[in-house]
Amino acid sequence: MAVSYKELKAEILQRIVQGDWPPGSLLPGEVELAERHGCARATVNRAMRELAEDGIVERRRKAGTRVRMAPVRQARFDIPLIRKEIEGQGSTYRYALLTREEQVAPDWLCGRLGLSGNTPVLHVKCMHYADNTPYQHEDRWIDISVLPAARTADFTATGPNEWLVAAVPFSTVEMSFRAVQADEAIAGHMDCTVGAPLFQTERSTWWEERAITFVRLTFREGYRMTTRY
Amino acid sequence: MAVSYKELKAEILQRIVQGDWPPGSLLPGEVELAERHGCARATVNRAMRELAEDGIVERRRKAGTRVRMAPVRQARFDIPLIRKEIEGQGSTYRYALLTREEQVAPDWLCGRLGLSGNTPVLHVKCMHYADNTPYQHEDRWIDISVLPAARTADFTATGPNEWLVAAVPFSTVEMSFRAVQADEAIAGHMDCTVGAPLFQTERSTWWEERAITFVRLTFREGYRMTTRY
DNA sequence: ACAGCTATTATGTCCGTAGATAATTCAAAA
DNA sequence: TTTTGAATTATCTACGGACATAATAGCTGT
Repeated sequence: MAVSYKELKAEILQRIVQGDWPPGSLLPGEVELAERHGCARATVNRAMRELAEDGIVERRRKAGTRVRMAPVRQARFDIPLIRKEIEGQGSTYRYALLTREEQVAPDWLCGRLGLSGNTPVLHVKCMHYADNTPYQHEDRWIDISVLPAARTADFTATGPNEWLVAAVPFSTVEMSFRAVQADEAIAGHMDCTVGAPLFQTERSTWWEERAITFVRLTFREGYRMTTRY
Repeated sequence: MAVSYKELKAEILQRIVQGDWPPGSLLPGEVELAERHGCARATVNRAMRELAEDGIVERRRKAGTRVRMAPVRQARFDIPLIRKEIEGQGSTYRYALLTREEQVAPDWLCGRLGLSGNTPVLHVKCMHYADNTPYQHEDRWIDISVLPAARTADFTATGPNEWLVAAVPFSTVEMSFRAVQADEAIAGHMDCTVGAPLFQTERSTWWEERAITFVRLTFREGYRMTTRY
């Protein structure tokens, strides 16, 4: 009669997908479920809380727990360190710094990150290779006023990505994906034809309301970013 | 002295990012932390569990809790119903069915989903428009042996996506993103030039080890998929 | 040296109780 | 009619105790 929170969670999910509790319907209260299954209310609570985290149900105090109308299906995926990703495929990783310069943040960057004008930034471009074939082009901007340490960091041996991951935390990230056409500069670095379709991600990172860095990663032709959950 | 699990979680995170507990280091045990903060072990447990879920620390029985070496930075984002996404932008959504046929699963699909040969599938192609301009092309395959209801479902008015989301749960999802070049067929539907770079996602879905559906979504030129977390 | 067993230990789960918190409802007051 | 203010109620969080589970560490006999 007594159930674990996992069993309970599975059972409730089961009944939801079977249609016993259709989308939008109100589930029994915690006390009732606890009695019915002969377990503590804390156990029911945990099962329900996880179902809510998974986006299956929606909970509101006093109002009770309802099955979500349109189950929010969320994808989760890890952002791997590029070096690990390449080594994980059994290839040899190589890194190369292309350019590095300090300058004033251009307008579009200020807009993206919410910077005021005249912010000094470090602009770094570099390449990541797998078995000496181009794998990823990294175009990064770091706010020096927030991260003065970046000025003295040496990016000739390891990329800014590795340095940042180790040195800096973040609170908010905005990430976007899209397809672009290789322009002449990128085509040169990536060893592909001009006009080739390339997968590109952009990531803006903040720590406590302050913008830290913006990075645009362009992947080799044919790259596929995959996640399982 | 006594703290809530949220305060505790914040405090531990604070110390980790400050460097008090560097990556790889062993954190104090639950009992010790509980005593030190004057709270119950269950409270510490919840704080630590959530930190583990967030990918900040790694927990193993007997071995204790360690700060992750390479903090697994996870991106999470919602998979929106295409209709909601379009309507959310203030545009008018329109759907159109292109083709619909039952056939035997081709080899590549069997491979992708782990199907045995000769599995009957429903193959549906359709388009989603925003303000009557092409927005997304959907190419979907549904295993009829698992979902016989799909056979009788009517996809002339609403897309298979909406039907599936409402009718079917899933346990495992594999998702991938990439950039492709528009071929002639797609270019016609998407109203773009042949060779244009298009963003494409592929999604395979399983429920309890059984493959349900595979879908390839191709977005309009210039589409950007964005998430914030 | 090595394989296998046992004791130890840190996390995982659960119980029963209790008070806090938030949101809804409904009635009284302006 | 509208606003204000309880009373109600379901979830949220916490406590301390208990047992379960898994994995390490160390011991033991071969």
